Amino acid sequence: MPELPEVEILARHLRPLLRGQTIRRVLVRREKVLRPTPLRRFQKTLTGATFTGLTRRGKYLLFKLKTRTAAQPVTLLGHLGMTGRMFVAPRTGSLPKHAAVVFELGRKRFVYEDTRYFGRLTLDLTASGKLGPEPLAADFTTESFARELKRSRQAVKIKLLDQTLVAGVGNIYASEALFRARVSPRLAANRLKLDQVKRLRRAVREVLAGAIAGGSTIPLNFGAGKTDGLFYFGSVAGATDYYEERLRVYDRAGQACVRCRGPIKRIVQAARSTFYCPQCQIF
DNA sequence: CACCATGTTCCTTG
DNA sequence: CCAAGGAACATGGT
Repeated sequence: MPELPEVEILARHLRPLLRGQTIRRVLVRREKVLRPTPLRRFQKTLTGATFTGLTRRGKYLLFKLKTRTAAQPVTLLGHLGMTGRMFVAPRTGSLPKHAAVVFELGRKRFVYEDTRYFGRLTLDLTASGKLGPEPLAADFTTESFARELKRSRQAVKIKLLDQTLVAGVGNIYASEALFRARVSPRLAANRLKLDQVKRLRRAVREVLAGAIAGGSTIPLNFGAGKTDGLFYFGSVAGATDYYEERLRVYDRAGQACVRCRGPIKRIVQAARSTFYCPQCQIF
């Protein structure tokens, strides 16, 4: 699932399903995803609590709950890691193999499953406090972005993955944004010209907003365990050719660039794949 | 068997 | 303090 657009779509999907639902029982099948919250505190705090709201910050989900006992509302922090999913389903039926946490609601249940268990569901909010600006919000300005980029000699692709610089960009959309901005992923962050910074900021926003808009039109089918590759590898409904494919460079090594027809290249930066067009993206 | 994978954090070395 | 590289976490797909 998980970069900002997928998390945003998930938040919109879950929000109306969870609002007003009370947790009857908390089943934890993989204690490590709660870290660092102790199992007992997690269960004690959330049993009997009612979901009142759900927001997103970067790639994090923030569930607001009103507990039965205490006055203050509680925030539950979720992160999907690489392979996490969340869905609401009838309480009957079998759980997925890697269901990590299950909240029993009335006749439904809310399931967090995660094949690799890199994600988290926790009462510790520390991680979300270290995030940079929301890329789609007003405080992600050219000025602040340029100022932060100036502070580093690291390759700009690596900086885009730094969640304290801007929150929510992951490995796929980092390559996509750099391609649309025509900026080389290898360029040192502090060497970007102002117009490159402007194009990159705009590209980040467009790529993320476009993915939210495109993904939102495709019906979600969580729980069945099959359809979430659609965000990355599916075609746009009604697309007539590859120009309308959602991803223009990611996972397209060797394929023709949609702008210049030259081959897309794959390189490795900070142990992650980067895809780009060496012709179009100026070093 | 090999290598790859949408993420984050920790560790070491310089 | 920072940068860079590597490994760890854990499982599955090709």
